[in-house]
Amino acid sequence: MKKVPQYRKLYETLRKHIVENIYKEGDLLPSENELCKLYGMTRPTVRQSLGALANDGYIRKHQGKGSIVHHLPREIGILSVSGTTSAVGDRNLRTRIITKPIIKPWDEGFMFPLSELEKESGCIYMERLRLLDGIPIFYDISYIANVNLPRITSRQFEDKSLFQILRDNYQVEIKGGEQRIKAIPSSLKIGRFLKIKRGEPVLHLERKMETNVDDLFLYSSIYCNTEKYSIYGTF
Amino acid sequence: MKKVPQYRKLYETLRKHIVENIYKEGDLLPSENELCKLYGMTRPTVRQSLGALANDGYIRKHQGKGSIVHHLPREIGILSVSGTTSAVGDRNLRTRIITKPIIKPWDEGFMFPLSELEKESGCIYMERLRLLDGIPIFYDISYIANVNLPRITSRQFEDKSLFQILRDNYQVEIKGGEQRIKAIPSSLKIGRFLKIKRGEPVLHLERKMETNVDDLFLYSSIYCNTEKYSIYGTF
DNA sequence: AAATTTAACTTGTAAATACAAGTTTAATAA
DNA sequence: TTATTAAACTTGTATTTACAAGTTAAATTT
Repeated sequence: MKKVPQYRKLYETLRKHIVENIYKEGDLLPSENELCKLYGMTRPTVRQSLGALANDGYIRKHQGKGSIVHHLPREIGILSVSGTTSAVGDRNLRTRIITKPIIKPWDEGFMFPLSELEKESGCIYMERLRLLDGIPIFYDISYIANVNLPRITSRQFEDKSLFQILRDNYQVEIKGGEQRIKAIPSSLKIGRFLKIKRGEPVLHLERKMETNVDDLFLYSSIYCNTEKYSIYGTF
Repeated sequence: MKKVPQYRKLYETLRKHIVENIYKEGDLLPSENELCKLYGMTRPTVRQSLGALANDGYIRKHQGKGSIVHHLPREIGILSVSGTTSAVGDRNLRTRIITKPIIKPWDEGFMFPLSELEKESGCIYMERLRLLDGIPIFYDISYIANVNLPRITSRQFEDKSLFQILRDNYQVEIKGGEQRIKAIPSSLKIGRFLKIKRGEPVLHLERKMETNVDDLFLYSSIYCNTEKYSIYGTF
């Protein structure tokens, strides 16, 4: 078992309290010194937790005042890595597999430059469709370099986040990444999946995600129907 | 004059070195202890600088290895607040005013909920077009609550960032914000400004930005032609 | 009563120190 | 030579202490 640092525990605790509406929007969190006493840690440690919460948009800090709970996004929080599912809240998000994970060579002219190691190992490819309240929202094509992920193609991906499987079975954690965003006209194929007409605007995200495993990156190309829902993010 | 903290100075120094390619992509920064000696500060302070740089996507940190310079985005970094202009690098970004700042009441059904104070004071409204190498990329509609910003409507906005004017003349700093992103079909009006056909996909951003001044928010509705350039961001 | 000052909070910055944990390199042993 | 071990790095986590700076509310003065 991996040891979870103290500041991370407090982060998770407070985050849980916020998303479960125990601390409501606009509420003042206990002061840093109070949190120190409550959880038996020192102020720098508490500050590390609060800093992370502020960074992730859960709170806002005000010098001399305190930390105020920020309102929860009602929209789909795909811009942040952590907890796509939880960010959608109590809505019904389901995942449907279009193409089960298969191993194949990388596409010519892949959207991101690849290392030699990645090129040699080939890629694990899968297509998924994610539906919110029955409406198809994301058409998601994932690419992972085929390194150190034994038997991944035989796993069940229904209703489970790819991130979750990588975390639970391979101890892979997403650390950060980069992305490009465009508005493009829907192709026939994409339109079929997202139930929209050809030529209608679709949001296209190209993402490269870094992990705690060196040289292991996740790539995904996401087509998003933003007719009804927006993509939401804080900064 | 406001005092700039030490960690901020080191942040700016290193950031400058990175964007000026003195530290190149993939380079290892001096170790934390070396930076301590070089700049005469302690490790927590140095770490605060590096943490901010990592957070802003300039470096990546690796335990046991060091801090590695991350490649610079070639795309347009509008997703991050700081330095839209600088993020574009050496390209020619120009701003053209479509509607000079005027004071008017808020639109009915404004994209974000407004406080009573904001509603009463009315809003400063302006429209701008931003061109990259002569090609119109952003059509930007800005809204600011009309509080404590004397004579702002008479200022020159050509070739100057709105953020810069607020910072230089009113000591207003952007602290963070939230945004929604959509892909929408271009209207006739937007198409005229962005030189694209009606119905072509456009990226639409609705942003609310928080400042160091309480109750002062900036709002903007940005229409973006992503045909040639993508919007880029790290997370 | 109203304005001002003071005190008691809050978060922000910074130092000095210690040990844990991951990475690399050099020394050692098989 | 090859494999292993140990040492010397690196960043990560955590404590303790101190003062600066912004905010609020109570006490004081006018």
